[in-house]
Amino acid sequence: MTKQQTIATKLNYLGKELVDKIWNVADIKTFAAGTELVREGQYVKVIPIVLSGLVKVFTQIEDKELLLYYIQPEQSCIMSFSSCLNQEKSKIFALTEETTEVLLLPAEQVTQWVTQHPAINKLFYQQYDLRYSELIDTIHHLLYHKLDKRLLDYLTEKIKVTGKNPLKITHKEIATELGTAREVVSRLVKKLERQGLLQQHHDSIALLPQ
Amino acid sequence: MTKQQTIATKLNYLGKELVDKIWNVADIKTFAAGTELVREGQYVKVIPIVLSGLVKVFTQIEDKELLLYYIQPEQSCIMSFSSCLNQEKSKIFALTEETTEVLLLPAEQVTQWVTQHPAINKLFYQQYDLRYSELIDTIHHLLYHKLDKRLLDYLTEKIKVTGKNPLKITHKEIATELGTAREVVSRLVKKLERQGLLQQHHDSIALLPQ
DNA sequence: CTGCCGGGGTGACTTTGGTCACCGTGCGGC
DNA sequence: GCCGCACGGTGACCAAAGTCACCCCGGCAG
Repeated sequence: MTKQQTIATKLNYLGKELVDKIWNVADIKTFAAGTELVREGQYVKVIPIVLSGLVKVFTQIEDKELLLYYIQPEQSCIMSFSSCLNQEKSKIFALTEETTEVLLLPAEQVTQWVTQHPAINKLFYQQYDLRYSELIDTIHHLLYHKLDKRLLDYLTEKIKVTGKNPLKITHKEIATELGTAREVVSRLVKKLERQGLLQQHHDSIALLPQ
Repeated sequence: MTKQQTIATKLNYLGKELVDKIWNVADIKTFAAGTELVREGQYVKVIPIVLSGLVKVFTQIEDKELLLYYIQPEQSCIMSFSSCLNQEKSKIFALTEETTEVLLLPAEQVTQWVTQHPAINKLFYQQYDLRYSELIDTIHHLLYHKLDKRLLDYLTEKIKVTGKNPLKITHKEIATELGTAREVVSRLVKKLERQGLLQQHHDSIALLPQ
């Protein structure tokens, strides 16, 4: 199967006619890990659909940031979508975590498709719903969990999403994504290690089963 | 102008044909203040559009709750929408704050309209976008502001939304909506009063200009 | 070999906010 | 008039987490 065919299969539910139109105007681009795709305040003019790789979405005010969610393959960044339709500025940052391949749909086209090909709405509604849920989840974490629980959940999620179990990451990076300080992470990682929930190596952390 | 005409005017942008269909199947209901409209975990089968009054949306786990946002006239509760389309359970609670008049659209109808009358998508996209933004805002508040600032912002917002300046409210109620304890609110309200930002009366709080 | 630097560990201290206990006040019901 | 009750005020205390200062270790550039 060619790469195009693989992608076409994934988008099949949109209908052949629309998939054809997509091929006519869409771009496929590959971004290196660590590329900033969207920054807060920016107007966006393309709607990306992630084909492979991983994108993280976060907020940042001054030095403090917070991971909001990941965009995984076959998902889209709805902030871009609302940016386009309502001419809104982005409220979030998006950064590739790994080498990421993205299908880029030009905004004006998509706003037309919304009326001509109602099937595409399904994709967007699902995405909005997904992100809405994830934001509610994030709020629950902030509100109901102490940092040790949040840290553990963060690692679990990150391992799930990247598929790497001894996870290469520094305490500083964890601290940033959780919106806290390095020392705090060091202390808590130690604590979780003593509790037998994870294991630290020179430059990585492994979550232990159970 | 009759009430129906007033409502029709507000929905005008959906197109005459769709507005007619809406009249055929929609219900208008009035709920007393303090009525629970949606609870977490529930499947929802109607999509409400608030015509007058005010609905508050919040999360709750055990005793701790947090106000997420208000649904004001002409707005909808998108949780209901996603509940319908994707057969999802509600993740939030909704409660009328004042006597509230609501236009109720049956879910199955609306799922059809999404394809037959693409104009309706505009409404839903706007609503999703609005709520997404408000959740991001809520996260920012939790993450970047201390309680005194959050309290002040909460009061400002509540006064704006209800239009009542000496606002009738107890410390207990404020505490609940901010997810904190009564004593903490008492302390902070006192502090803000000493700072000349607000004034307490027997059973209400007035925000002072500036 | 030396010196620097990034990563991690740690103790001491502070701030914020949650909890507890207890009190005063005003009001409605009886 | 008296009781109970909801509301608000307050002091004492505690826990979580942020901050500061400083240390150790390992790798690597010179």
